[in-house]
Amino acid sequence: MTDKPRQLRGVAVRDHLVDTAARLFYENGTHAVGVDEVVRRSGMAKASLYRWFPSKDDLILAVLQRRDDDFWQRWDAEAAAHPDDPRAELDAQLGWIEELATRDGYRGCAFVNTAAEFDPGKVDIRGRCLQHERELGRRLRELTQRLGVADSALLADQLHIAIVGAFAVGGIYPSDGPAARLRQLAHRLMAVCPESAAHG
Amino acid sequence: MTDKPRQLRGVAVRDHLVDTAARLFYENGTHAVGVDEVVRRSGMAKASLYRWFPSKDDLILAVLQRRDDDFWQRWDAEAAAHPDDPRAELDAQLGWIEELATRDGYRGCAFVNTAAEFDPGKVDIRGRCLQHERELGRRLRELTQRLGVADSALLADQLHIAIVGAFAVGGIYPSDGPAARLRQLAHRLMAVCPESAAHG
DNA sequence: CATTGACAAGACAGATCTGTCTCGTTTAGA
DNA sequence: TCTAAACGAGACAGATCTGTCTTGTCAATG
Repeated sequence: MTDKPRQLRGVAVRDHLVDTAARLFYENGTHAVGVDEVVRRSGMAKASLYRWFPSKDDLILAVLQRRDDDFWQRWDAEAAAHPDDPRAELDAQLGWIEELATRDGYRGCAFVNTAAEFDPGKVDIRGRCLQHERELGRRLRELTQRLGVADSALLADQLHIAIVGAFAVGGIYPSDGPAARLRQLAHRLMAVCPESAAHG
Repeated sequence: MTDKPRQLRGVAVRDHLVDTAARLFYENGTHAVGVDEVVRRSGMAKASLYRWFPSKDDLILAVLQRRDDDFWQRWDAEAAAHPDDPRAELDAQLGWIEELATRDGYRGCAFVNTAAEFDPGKVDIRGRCLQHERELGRRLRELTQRLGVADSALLADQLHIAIVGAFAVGGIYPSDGPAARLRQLAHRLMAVCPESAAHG
């Protein structure tokens, strides 16, 4: 998929480098993959990598940005499919998340994994991971508010824990594992969370 | 705490190296810490490290073993404090787990973090992390069975997701964050989980 | 067509990593 | 007390890492 194409120019080189690095970093760990391997596997030149990224850290940040974009693009697609039914949207969001977390070869949330590889002094990289997490919290709060439940902020936090937990256990267990219970978990949470407003 | 003592002999050297490595690996990431830094911070000699551990991977495995022992020692202590009250025991377990996950400087589950740093080819290290996770699942199933709920295996899986999720979000958020909702999450799960057997 | 800038390929430097080895010194036990 | 093993300190080798630089080629544009 991200193998060497004919001859790339301009920002296509950058995109291809980010694609290759994203896969390698995710599968092997950020520190375990050197820039030489990114260069070799992408078929690009080392000078091209350093033309687009001043340092490896900048490449890592670009990879996180790419993963962020992909994640929320998928999220927005599900949201658009259920414009006026927050309960159906939440179910759909949890559906693809559970499917992702239980997929073979899944290795956990890239942001949690990347944050774990860097000490707190790396504020740019760890801050970028925290930003993704805060955005997930923000979207969950917005969604639970639209659900009309009484304590939407509490439910949002609990769903947050559940989603990140499914990612984490899905990244460790080979294929089976508790991550397949994510949707059932959310349903149970909502079952004891009566709606405070009228329900159509 | 793990600073240089006077002069250690025998297995005390090994223990001190594991202590130092556990802290450094956890705070900075396994790959970000070289054996030279473990040697320097521990005050031990490099030859001593390689006398007790054939390679850095063996040191990593010993660190995981140490963390496993500490974790289940704490678990067993709480279990012993509530010998005949599984509901109180579960509450106590979730209590110290939530306190740990929301503690300042917490950086997530060491097993999840370590597994993320190694590709699937490292079966010994990743397998050791999976072993900890399976043991958590086993203990949760045993505990929910004693609770007497109808679908104890399902509840155990859901608690598993919640605990690992609290660890993961606690490792990313600075201090506030959704991890403080772990116990409330579990209480909600159990509220819709009526006991199937008689209840004293 | 000619020019210019981006590209692939890879040598190179300096730092850092893992792992081995040497060399005194210290400690435990005969 | 004497000896042998374990220890701290650190040099050393070979591999690997990040980042720079050179060289020749190719593609887009005037």
